[in-house]
Amino acid sequence: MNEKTKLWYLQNFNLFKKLNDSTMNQLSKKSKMQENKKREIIYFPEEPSKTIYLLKEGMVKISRVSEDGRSTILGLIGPGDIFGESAILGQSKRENFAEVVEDAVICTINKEMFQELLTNNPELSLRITKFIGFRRREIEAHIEDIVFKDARERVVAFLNRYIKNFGKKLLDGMIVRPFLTHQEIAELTATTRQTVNSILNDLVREEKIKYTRRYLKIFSEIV
Amino acid sequence: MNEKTKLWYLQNFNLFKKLNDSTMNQLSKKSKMQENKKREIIYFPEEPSKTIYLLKEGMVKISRVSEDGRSTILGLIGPGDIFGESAILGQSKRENFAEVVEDAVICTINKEMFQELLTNNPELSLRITKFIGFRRREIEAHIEDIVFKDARERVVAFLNRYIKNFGKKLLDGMIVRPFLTHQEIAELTATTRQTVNSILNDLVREEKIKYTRRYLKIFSEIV
DNA sequence: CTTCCTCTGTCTTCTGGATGACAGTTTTCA
DNA sequence: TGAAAACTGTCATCCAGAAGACAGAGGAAG
Repeated sequence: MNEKTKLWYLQNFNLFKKLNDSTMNQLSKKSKMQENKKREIIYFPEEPSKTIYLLKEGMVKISRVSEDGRSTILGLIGPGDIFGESAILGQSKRENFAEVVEDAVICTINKEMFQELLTNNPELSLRITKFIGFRRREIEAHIEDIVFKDARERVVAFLNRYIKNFGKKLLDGMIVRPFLTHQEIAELTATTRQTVNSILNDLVREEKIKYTRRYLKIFSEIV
Repeated sequence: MNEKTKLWYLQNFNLFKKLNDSTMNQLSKKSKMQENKKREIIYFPEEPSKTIYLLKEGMVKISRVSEDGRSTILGLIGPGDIFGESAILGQSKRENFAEVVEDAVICTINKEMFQELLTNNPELSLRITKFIGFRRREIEAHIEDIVFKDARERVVAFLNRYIKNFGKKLLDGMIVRPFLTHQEIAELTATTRQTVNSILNDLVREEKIKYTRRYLKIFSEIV
């Protein structure tokens, strides 16, 4: 991939939009581009945290696995998001998995280089700080969901969030592709495959959503 | 002592230690001191986030309340910790409650002043960044607990953590005071008062802990 | 096209722990 | 010091949803 394309990609990141040219050039020089297929793992727990990732295309999930092999998804990363940012938050080893859910184009930057960039760019630094705060609030909201909501409410809340973040508007609602597997939705909402299946089909019967393995369509915000 | 606890202690003691005198003087000039009694609320949700708090003495809990009035505790703040730091993470309004659990002495700093201090003190800035990363990891671990562990495991994990963070060593185990109410433990571990009560009494019968309303004593790490 | 593997749909069984109720105990503070 | 408030202990009831099992459908890859 040539230098020009990389710069173009970078400019389209929310986080990097409207930064001055010199910063952008530095960033582009210091970063690398890579492509990853579905099911590839970007990083594993226990691996040293020395890289920050910027997702250009595709989707990545951040998850944890318990000793007995069950797994829970902490968050989904979409185009324009960064991940692995705990490397700059003093984490020396990764504690989570980052796995590609949909074929991805990823831009990687060494932690030290990124840090250097931050110290020289107060504007970028501020944005990253806010981004980290935003993530933190998302995680706290996730706890609130798990504690206060029942399985159906959690799945519904997830669908609404998912389609808002990743979907696009249609005349009669919104659509998002790809859709996730029931297992993945279960891991995102702290429930089981079977429960997700039955909730989803209830929603279809209530004519609130429509889905196949490829896409999800929501007619309006589900209550 | 495991990795997490050690880190915890380091954070506590090092956040402001060995900063140069001028920084410390600035800090002390710009901050105010206040005392708060048990059950007082330091901040409410929806309140503007314009202050950072530093707990000198006592204990504070950070919690969320659902629409129907149930509440969950996101974390406990002990002496040497800061809280309300989401003010510097771009949060304009508070989303949580901060309530005094044990009579507290609190040092408050205006967000802008704190920010100024940070820009002039890379060393302090780095420490805060790491502290925020540490908090983040704690919250993620909390999710893991809620999702993977059953009620007893969560309560036991909490007791171990609580006594490590706030207790002191004895010849035959560790002790911590004050102890929390069963209700509070329930909110910390996403369960109910009655369940906590029965788990605690099981642990007493198994001779793993001993407690009154004032203190908790653990004979060794509970499995 | 066909084989293989992953994902979905559904049913049945089972249990952890929520919930409510109430009596007894400890703490608070007027 | 005495009444009110807050907390603990226990029991009986109930159900959301986990867990297992298996047949059928869809998709990928040769």
